[in-house]
Amino acid sequence: MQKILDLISGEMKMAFEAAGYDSELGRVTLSNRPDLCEYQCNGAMAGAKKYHKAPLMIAQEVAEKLQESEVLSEVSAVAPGFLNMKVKESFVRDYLRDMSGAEKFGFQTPGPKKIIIDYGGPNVAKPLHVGHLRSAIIGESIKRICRYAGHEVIGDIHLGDWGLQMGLIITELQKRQPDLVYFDDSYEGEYPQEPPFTISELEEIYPTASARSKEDETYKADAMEATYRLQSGVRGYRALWDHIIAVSVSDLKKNYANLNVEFDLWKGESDVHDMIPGMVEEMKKGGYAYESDGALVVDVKEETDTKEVPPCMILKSDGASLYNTTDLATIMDRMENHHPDEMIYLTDKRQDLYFEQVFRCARKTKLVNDDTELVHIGFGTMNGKDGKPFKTREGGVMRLENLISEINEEMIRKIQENAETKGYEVDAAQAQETAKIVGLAAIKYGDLSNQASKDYIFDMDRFTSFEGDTGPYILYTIVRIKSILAKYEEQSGKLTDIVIEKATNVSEKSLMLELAKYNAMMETACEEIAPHRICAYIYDLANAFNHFYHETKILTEEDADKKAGWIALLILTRNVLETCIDLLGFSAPERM
RNA sequence: GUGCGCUUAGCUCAGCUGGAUAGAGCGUUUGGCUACGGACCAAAAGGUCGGGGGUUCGAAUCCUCUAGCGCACGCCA
Repeated sequence: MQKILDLISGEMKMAFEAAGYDSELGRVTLSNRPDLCEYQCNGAMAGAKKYHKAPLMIAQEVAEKLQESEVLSEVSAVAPGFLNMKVKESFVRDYLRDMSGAEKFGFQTPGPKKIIIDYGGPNVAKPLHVGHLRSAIIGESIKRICRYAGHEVIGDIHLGDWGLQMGLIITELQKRQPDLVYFDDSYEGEYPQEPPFTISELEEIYPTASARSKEDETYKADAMEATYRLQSGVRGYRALWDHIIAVSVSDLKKNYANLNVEFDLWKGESDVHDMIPGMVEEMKKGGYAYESDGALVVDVKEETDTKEVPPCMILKSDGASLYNTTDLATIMDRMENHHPDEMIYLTDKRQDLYFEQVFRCARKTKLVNDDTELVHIGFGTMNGKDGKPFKTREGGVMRLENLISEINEEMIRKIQENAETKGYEVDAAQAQETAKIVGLAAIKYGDLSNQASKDYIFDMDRFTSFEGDTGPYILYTIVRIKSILAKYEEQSGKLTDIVIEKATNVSEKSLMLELAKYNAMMETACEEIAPHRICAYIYDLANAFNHFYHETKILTEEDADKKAGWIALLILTRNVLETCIDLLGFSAPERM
């Protein structure tokens, strides 16, 4: 379906041409003076110079050509040369009828491309903390948006499962339980199925080991030795590592499921370990990699650079691989196994330069095709109310689980409070379930409604509020619509075979025009990979609906066709809202 | 030092790619409850868009200089 702005622009362009002017001047935009008109065109002013004519005269000539339009009503030329217009009710009605019947409400998908999106990025054996929240939330939404846009999308969690951290855990484990068979090099039998630790033990072991390694040189040396032994494939170490991964991954899956986040691939750094020597060899042979200060690097600076871009390091001076190495090998792996057209990485924006280096290196060394798109989306920091990185009251790093349960408690409190003031009973289990859904919406909407690249302030009170620009407000609107639809059905009305009618008042038309913006908004959101565009839209749409609702008694309307038309409008509104929140990664309850 | 980003109402943020009177939410003030769900709605007050200069009919938006803050700049990830 064409965008409504394009249809209106089409009318305007014809008029410009009919009046003897360049049709390109006829581009129509939304009005920024809603008190005067619904749409405007500023082409007359832009064309004044070219045609040596007063802009107002041009505007008047064009306006005259539009008096018989099927689309526009009230076209007027206003000083200094604005063309103001409204659209006909019948035009909007037809547009929304088409929209209701069209797949994806008439949004024309730009796809398909094959895209791999790399987000989440947790480390095994470490609990998720608030730092992982944005990557998960934004990444999940972007994945869904790209999929909606018709692309084939693979989400990869890209686990941190290989470096020194693994050696640290193994070392600490050996100190605590030296008698485990895994540490007996002469052992040749099967290793136990059961892991020798639980997830909570694991989560405690790592920080302990990490702290000790910073104080104790020999401890650190042990950990490095353990890392080396693991990476060279010592049986017992590998078996232990398998346990660590298994225990950790099952816990991660649970946690991400709570966030409504799902990955298609659970690949990690370890998966590409065996590819590294070959890749490095190729880079040397190709003449790209050379030795500098003992390390192996690839130059990635370009003529056009305005800044210094340091070389991309492939191997450390001790010959060990580093993050760059595994990232490059991962790119190679993905190209070989999935042949993506595009790879999108979601990390903290502080890694901007780093990814610039890696991408250039991948391109230069031909790991990717010339037309393979490599995109880094860097997001800002989640800060506390003091504007500094989010911490617990004690000043530590807040675990994701704790953050979520705090939100949930707040939600349960609000639900119960509301029930009390309204004087009805809430089922405790029901309240729990609802709180979980609404709480997740609060967190996600609070995050996604900001531009991803900016830092933002996590304000529990604000995000969990049911008023204003919040997730709960959006859900409330959806629930309200559902409630009305359910009542209509009870009154024996059917929700099928009804169609949208012409608007009969201003708030109804506003709602309709807001709905009509859908495909243009979605196009922008997809192009810019910008979930916050969707948030802004559904907030406007929810407001438009609530205005309409406030002025219109729907269920008591006596004119059955009129009532059915409104119901059809509500159905479309609900469908659009629910589609949008699904792209944001949350859902609405039946009641709240 | 070099580069990148940010700066819009008391607070938190938008601003549709250069248009009319810069918009929301929260907070403040005021009005509306026999509730199709008031977790709502309506209205008011509140801004020299960090500052200077430029481009043009027209700038929060483009260019330039500048201030403040944040971040990044080969053996961390």
